[in-house]
Amino acid sequence: MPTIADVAQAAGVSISTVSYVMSGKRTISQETRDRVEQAMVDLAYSPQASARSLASRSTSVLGLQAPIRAGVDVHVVMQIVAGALKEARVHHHDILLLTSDDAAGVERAARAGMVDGVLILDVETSDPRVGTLAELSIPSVLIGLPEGADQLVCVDFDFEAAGRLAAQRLAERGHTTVALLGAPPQVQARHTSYSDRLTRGFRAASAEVGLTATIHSCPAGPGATEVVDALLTDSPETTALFVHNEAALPFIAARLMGSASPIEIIALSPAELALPVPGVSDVIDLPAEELGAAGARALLAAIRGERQLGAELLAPRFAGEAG
Amino acid sequence: MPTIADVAQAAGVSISTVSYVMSGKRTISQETRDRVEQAMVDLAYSPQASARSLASRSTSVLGLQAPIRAGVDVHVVMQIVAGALKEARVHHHDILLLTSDDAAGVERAARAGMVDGVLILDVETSDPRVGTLAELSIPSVLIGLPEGADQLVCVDFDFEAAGRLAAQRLAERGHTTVALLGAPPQVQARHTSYSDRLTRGFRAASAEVGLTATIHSCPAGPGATEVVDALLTDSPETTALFVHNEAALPFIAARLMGSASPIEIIALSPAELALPVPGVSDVIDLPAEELGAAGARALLAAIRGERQLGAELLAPRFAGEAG
DNA sequence: CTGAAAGCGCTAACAG
DNA sequence: CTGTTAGCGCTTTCAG
Repeated sequence: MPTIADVAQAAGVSISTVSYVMSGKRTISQETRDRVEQAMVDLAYSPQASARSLASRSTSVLGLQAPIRAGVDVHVVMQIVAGALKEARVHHHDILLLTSDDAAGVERAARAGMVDGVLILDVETSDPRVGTLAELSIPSVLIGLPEGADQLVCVDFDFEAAGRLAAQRLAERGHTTVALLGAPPQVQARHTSYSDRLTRGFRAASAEVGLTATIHSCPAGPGATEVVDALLTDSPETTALFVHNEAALPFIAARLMGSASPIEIIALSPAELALPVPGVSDVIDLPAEELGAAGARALLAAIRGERQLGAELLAPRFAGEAG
Repeated sequence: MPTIADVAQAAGVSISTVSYVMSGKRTISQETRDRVEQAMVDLAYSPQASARSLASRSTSVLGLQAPIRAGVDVHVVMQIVAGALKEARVHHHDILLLTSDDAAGVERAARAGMVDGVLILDVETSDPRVGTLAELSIPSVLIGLPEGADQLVCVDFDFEAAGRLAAQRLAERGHTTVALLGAPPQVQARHTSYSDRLTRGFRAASAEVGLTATIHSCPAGPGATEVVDALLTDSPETTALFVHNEAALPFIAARLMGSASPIEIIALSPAELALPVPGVSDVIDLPAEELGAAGARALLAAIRGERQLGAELLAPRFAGEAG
């Protein structure tokens, strides 16, 4: 493997000139630049990450702590990771994978200087990691909205606004009694905060627009149909459902297809998951990939020292409609 | 951040002694060792990855090229990644994420010396990456079984044996006419090789045990029911299904619940996905997490120079039965 | 059993 | 506009 010294020699310049050609941190005559670049190509040179990192005291690596395990929202996690990775690569950064299972992992990676910052997924309302993160010598960004969010950099989807948006849409459509079918009980129990925020927005806006709204949690899979049946029995005047549970949505929709009274369904879900489901009239997109990208952008900004503490919320919008 | 020099000074020894205490590469008196370890704890020392890597010419990082995108098998990919990550951590290694979308990514990471080896997922039968990998200066392991597998290190599930196992089980159960419901057409078109191998094993063993077997590909989701309907019309003598499509399985099972003639279903799927589906009598587990772990183990062995080229296949077994 | 010291390949002053 | 050089923090000979 050629080193920077080989390139310098081949181009007939000093080592520092080669370095400055790469970094662009000082002006180089076009002629010299050409010779150096030609030499780099000829030798198939690529700078060594560890040497660069040792000298510059910065890796070009972001840590990503994600819940890599079986679970309801694998799909969403994947998309967030995909978005973060793509955005990181655009800015010439790589991603080191850290799991939520390995609580000390983030600190370990930070202390070893393996990463310039960390992006944390799967944040809970009152998250024990929050304290540790503030102690870290490197910046961190959370995807989620825990308590104490103003002391951290957080990025999340605006679930509360999404709840409001859904209620408004249902009111516009002329409904008067509606129901929110939310996450499975286990998820709610984990207090990831988003179902609380969604419910709050939906409740508040329903009250404002004169909608009678009931709230239900709903298991994934076939079990969802039982919840629907119970709901239609208990409040038969319900004419519309707002479903925030992509794993239950197909079953709910299928159950209502055969129903005598027409019931409208709108959903909050990654658009490509909910749009194909027959019987769903409107979808508020959960922009998971964009969320990952926004998280990575915020982290990169924080690393550059250009990011203030506080939360940034992505505005909801209906799939297929202008934002 | 304290350096190795700080530790040496605090312990009253030389830098090299501290280094050797960490690496264990030469014998150190218990007394000295204790003093050094105490100093490390007192100073909360952690060695810096980039310096270590520059001097030792090895990172403790594995590259993982995974298809991080929306798709049918997100769940399986997640599990493989989880298994690889867990195994890597056990051996004090980290994982740098690389996407399949970024074809040059593996080479880039290798040339920059960011990783000691790469684990490649989502391998296709005739994979263009295979050539590039052989040129790499670092070892690589594929999870999958492409052409030319004997020139590489490959780890995969033994789909052919799984096909045979399924046919044998169905014959034991007294069936005479059976059907294989496989992956969606798009997946088959991608030639990831596993559906071919599964089919080959199923066909061969069926012939051996005198089973009449038909093969069908099957879309994920509700569309699967149509395939089942067509199948039951075309070959009404079919009494058992072997399903290799976890996304279609619940729909197939649901469709057959109401069927007049009892049809047995066995499945090839991650066990925890298929076992809860009512009406499925036996499940050949697709040990995705174990596959990821085996891949990581093989890669670590290759890095140590202890791994021969060639394929390693994980034997199939029924969930809940001894292997 | 332990120390001294020469790099590893790069960045970024400092010096022209 | 370009060159010289002192580190960055560690591993690993070479010398006791």
